[in-house]
Parts: sequence; structure tokens; C-alpha cells
Amino acid sequence: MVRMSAADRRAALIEAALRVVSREGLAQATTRAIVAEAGMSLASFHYAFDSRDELVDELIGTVVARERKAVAPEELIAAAGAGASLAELVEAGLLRYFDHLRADPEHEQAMLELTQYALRSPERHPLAVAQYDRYTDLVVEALEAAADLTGARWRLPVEHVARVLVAFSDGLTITWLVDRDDAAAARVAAAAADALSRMADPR
Amino acid sequence: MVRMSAADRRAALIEAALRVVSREGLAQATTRAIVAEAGMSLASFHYAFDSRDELVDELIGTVVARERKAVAPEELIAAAGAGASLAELVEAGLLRYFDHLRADPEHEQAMLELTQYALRSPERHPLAVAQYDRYTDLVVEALEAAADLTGARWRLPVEHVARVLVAFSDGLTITWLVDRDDAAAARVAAAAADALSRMADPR
DNA sequence: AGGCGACTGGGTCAACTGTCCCAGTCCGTC
DNA sequence: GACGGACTGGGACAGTTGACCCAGTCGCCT
Repeated sequence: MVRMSAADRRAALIEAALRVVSREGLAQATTRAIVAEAGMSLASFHYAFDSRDELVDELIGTVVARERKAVAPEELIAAAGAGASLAELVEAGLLRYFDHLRADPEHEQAMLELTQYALRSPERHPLAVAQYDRYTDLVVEALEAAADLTGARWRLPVEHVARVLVAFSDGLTITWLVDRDDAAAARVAAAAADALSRMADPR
Repeated sequence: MVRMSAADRRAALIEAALRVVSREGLAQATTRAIVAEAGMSLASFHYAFDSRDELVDELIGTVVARERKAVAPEELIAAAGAGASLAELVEAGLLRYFDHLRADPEHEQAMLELTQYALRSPERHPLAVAQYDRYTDLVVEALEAAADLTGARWRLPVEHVARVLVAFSDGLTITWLVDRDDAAAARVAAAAADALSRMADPR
């Protein structure tokens, strides 16, 4: 038995829960499965959390807060070449995201499952909204950087552009999770980048 | 008590199950909830189906087989005007799908949940693949009709174009289910139509 | 009319799940 | 080194769920 503070225990349980959800799905993430994954006893669970619902809510908050830009703009320049166009930059960014998806499909599947779970009850709906707001914010940053780097200027509010890109990436994700067709995903990325780049005036 | 054939009973249970899944989610679709919705006793369930899993599998098959083109091409012409461009036609089609989504969001949410459920086990994965193949087939038909009507010609295999459109519609669906932002969904539809139309040579 | 098989209702069972409790153990503080 | 509270392990409990069973009922065919 390992002694740890309540805060550490909550964090450890959340990590364990994320692993279980990724591996087996939210429905299989029972309190017993989670504590087994964390190597704790069942009592520790209810010492750290009032209920399973409380843990799941906090799990969503945690993964959302932890979500990072898949790519730094500098990386993209390196990947796409110095004289890259906006479309090429956006496509490189999407492909980078796709690499990330391919490296850990279960994680994205878990995120999707958590979203759907949150959508199912009115009081948890805001969690899903926050999740997608976060996605949009990250994309906004990337799009602004991409515009800066290429000297282009978004013709729409960049939040609108980002919202479209979030939708496209989500579609790319689900369809790829279903058919695992890399070439098809690449075509989706190219089409999305093309559409996006037309929302900007090049300089 | 109503007497009905085993086939009718299976069908009635599947309809009831779809209603429960739409209204409350797959996790809440217990055998008891389903028979209550169908107005039967629990024994009737296991007379008609060997197990709940068998019903869920058949439910997926049923809803996939039932999936119809949201729009007939003639309708689109009426909606988009006689001299509509390919991009306008595709956008009109997407908006028509969006109307359908807005009219019954719970149904699309249920479809998404069933997909994720199927993705979770290797032996059910093919059900998800079949579901998306069906989507793609429907879109292929619509895209061919749209090209005919405008005299355009797809530069890529139309299946590839359709696969991209399926991804885009899926993204439109999920993001709208989360934020219910009609204007944002319209922008996604416009961007998707724009990207798609560039995959064809106009005549 | 009789009989056979399809069908139904109600009850039952074991497994699982979330939650709780209690007796005991450990750690930092005085 | 004693003490109080933080922490842990094992067990228990009630509710839910999928599955099943059996006695009985009904419709159809001969």
C-alpha cells in the first residue's frame, strides 16, 4: 500500500480511468476496473471521490485542459518548407494531427465517447461545449500563426475559420477510426486545407 | 397482450430499442427499458432474441439498411435553382441533410453512439464499416446525379469524393450536436461544398 | 373438436455495480 | 513517545441487469 495525499490519489485515479476508458470504453470503466488499474482498493475510490459521476466529470475537465496543440507552427514550417503556402501549412498541420491520431487512436476514441456521454444529460452538456471551445481555441492559435507565417489574412473572423476546421478534423477522425483508410484521410486533409485556405487573402 | 409472429416481434422490439437509444442513450437501453417501451413482458424479449447483444447488432443492421438519401436530386434542383452550379447543388444537399439533422438530432446521436459501440469490439467493427460504406454509397449516388445535372465531371473516383463528403458531414453533425450553432454549421456546409466542387471539372 | 406448437406472464437467479462502513494502520505534530 | 487525524483493506449491502424457466394460454390446422 502506498500512502499519498487525496489530491495525488484523485489524479492517479483519473489517469487510471483514462487508461481504462481508452482501452475498454466508458461503459467498462467501473469503479472496480478503475481502482484495479490504479492498483488501489475500492475504499480508496470513495475516499477520493464522492461518486463515479464526480470522477467522470473531472476526467473530462482534465483531458480537455490537458489538450495541447498537436503542432507548433515552427514545426510546420520545417515540415512544409520555408516558402509554403497557407494551404500547404494547414494541410501539414492536419497531417500532423493525423499522425497523432494514428499513434493513439484509442485516446481520440475515448475523447469522442466522453463527448457523447456529456451530450446525454443537460447538466453535463456544458462539459462537451467546453471541450469543443478548447479545441477551437487551440486551432485559432494555430491558424493565426499560420496566417502570420505566410502573410495571409483571414477574411472571416478566425474563430469561424477555426470552427470549420474543428468540424473537418472531427469528421476525419471518426471516418478514419471506422475504416482506417490512411489515403482517404489524407484526401480529407487536403480538401479541408484547400477549403480553409480560400477563407484567407494571400499577401 | 397482443399475439404476433416472431418476426413481427423482433421488428417491434428493434423499433422500441431505437426509440430508447435515441431518447436515453445506448447505456440506458436495457432489456427491461426496451420491452417497457414496446409494451411487452421480459420473456417476450428472450423469446424473440437470444441476447441483448443480438438485438443491438440487428438494430445496427436495420438502421443502416433503412438509411435513405436525405434528398432526391430533383428536390435539389428545385431548392438551388435551375442554373445552379455544382458547388451550389452540393451545398443545397448538405443543407438538406442539416435540416434533417435539426429535425431529429437524437436519431443522429443514436447512430453515432451505435458506431462507437461497434468500434469497441473487433467482431462488431465490420458493422461500423458497413454503416459508413452505406453512407458512402448514398453519397456516391447523389454526387453522380449532381454531376449529371450540372454537366460536371469528377476528376477523382467518385467514391473518393464521397468519402470526403461523408467525413465532412460527420464533422458537421458532431460539432453541431455540441454547440447547436446553426450559422457555424452553415459555414461548414459552404466550405465543404466549395472543397468538393473543386474536385470536378465543370463543363 | 382436438391437439400441437407458438407465444406469454410472472417469478427467479447469479453476476455485477455503486456505495458505504468499520476496524485497523500509518504519519506528522506536540 | 503519545495522540489525532489522514488513510487503507476487506467486507457488506441494495439495486440493477441479462438470462432463464415453467406453467399456462391462444391460434391454427387437421
